[in-house]
Amino acid sequence: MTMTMHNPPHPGEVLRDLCLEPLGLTVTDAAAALGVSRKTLSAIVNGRAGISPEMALRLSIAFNTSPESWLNQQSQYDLWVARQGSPKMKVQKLYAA
Amino acid sequence: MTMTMHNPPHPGEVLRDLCLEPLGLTVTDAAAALGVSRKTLSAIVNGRAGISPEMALRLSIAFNTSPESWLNQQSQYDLWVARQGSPKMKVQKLYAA
DNA sequence: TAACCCGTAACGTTATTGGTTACAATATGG
DNA sequence: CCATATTGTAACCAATAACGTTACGGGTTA
Repeated sequence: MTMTMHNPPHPGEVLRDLCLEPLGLTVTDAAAALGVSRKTLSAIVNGRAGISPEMALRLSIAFNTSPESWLNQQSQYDLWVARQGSPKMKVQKLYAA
Repeated sequence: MTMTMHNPPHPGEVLRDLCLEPLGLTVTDAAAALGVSRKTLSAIVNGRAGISPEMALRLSIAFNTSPESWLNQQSQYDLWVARQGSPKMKVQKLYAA
């Protein structure tokens, strides 16, 4: 609400809103629990870094979720970004050949 | 039934078996149609490179598929690799806190 | 004031994606 | 048999991403 809404939300936004804030977790504490640096988690929750496969595993362990859910969110976001970035790519259809 | 988990196939394997071979497409021709270099496509179909979001878009256009299907396959593969690489990560559970 | 949290800049390392060019091996067709 | 096509791959390049440490300034709060 407060931030710019993207069509697919950045996974870091979901992480902050649905995981950190409900538990009253600080970025510093969550980073320590996840076993990553404070900078790394900060970049994620501020939308400047994506969820890597290994990070998805860490999140799944820490928050009792599925790693697939995090990577799927990331894929949706990446796909949205890719579509914005290259509105017209030169690709020939091959299924009618 | 299966104690031995089959590793998820590399998306490049699927690409070769389900897209290139059925249509009799060479790597050279498919690369040209996709608008990428021959090396790039060769690396993918030989399992030495992943499907990037932009490549998923190209494949979806060329083969009339969904880009999500390609990225989901890639996620499954990446997740499997990540699990193999780090069998035990130091991550603290936060959902019971 | 002191302690804490946060964002972020400034360095580094490592890995991946993508390109071009070039070469050798193996087809395949005339 | 020979010419061409196809393929994998190596050697270079650049850009980007993830992750780390260290350090700084701004904000909040006890």
